[in-house]
Amino acid sequence: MHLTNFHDCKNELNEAQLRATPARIALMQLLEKSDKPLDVQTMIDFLDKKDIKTDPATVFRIVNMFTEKGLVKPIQLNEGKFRYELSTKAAHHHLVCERCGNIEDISNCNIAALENDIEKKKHFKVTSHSLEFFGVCESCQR
Amino acid sequence: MHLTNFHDCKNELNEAQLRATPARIALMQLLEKSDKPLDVQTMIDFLDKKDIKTDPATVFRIVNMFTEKGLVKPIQLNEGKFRYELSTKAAHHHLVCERCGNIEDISNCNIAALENDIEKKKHFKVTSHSLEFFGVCESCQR
DNA sequence: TGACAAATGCAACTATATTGCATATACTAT
DNA sequence: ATAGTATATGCAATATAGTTGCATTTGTCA
Repeated sequence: MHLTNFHDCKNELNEAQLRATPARIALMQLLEKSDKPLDVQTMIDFLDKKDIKTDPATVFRIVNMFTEKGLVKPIQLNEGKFRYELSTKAAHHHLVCERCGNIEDISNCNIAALENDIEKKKHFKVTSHSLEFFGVCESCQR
Repeated sequence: MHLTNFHDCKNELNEAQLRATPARIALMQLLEKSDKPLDVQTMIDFLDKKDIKTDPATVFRIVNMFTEKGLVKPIQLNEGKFRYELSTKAAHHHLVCERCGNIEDISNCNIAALENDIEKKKHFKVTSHSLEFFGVCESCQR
């Protein structure tokens, strides 16, 4: 499902029992378009550019609410802050360039076997995993 | 190599071109003993208990210096803060209990194949990866 | 359209982390 | 053993990320 238009985002929010406010709708659209997890500052800048008046406290509350309702997943990439990505996006991982800081999503992970192993051997109920690769991206190698 | 004694830790520090101060030696020992990555507050509490006078700024500087010299690796487990573990420890991953917050190290990971794949397909030079499993630990399931 | 629960804006506050600078200390050479 | 020097520390101020209380505004639904 694509949420890049206004009404899809409103529906998505209503289904999560959240009121469809301008800031929330715009942030859902932004997250849907984005090919990488976004931090709060990026969201604030985006709302400013769209002339949607807002406040950092509100944006922090929005991402927390989105997380609580399962709309997004928080993630930390050793930057000292959280990033958020839509949880509807297919399972994927991240390539984090240690030089330029760029983040790229990659998919087709197959660690289900590893998860099974852990559940059996460790009696730990795995609900999710987070896999990041750190290194140097193609353009930074030149 | 075991660094649980004073002189081993001193050597380890000197080899990294760092002066062996009481706080640094004690923290190396603590990290060596620990079976999970530690946050700065835990380090401060430890130094307090050992009557090693210190200051948060100093401990933050120590872990940054340790990171810079490659003695430790920083890691974030979606807690909003950094943890640190000795980089000499064998490659391993973490089981993070979402209920009690407990963290367990696990080893025997085999994602080298996945890394190779990424290097070939994405032309991304992988230097390290971080793999965490989130879920519910054995005792919290009861 | 009006009532009401939910969301926002603002300000104050907390936690985590960094920085400048004067003082103290570990290391080196003697 | 000691003095000299670069390094590390302590303290205070500051920065950044995130939270909370409360009065006001707004989205939703009857």
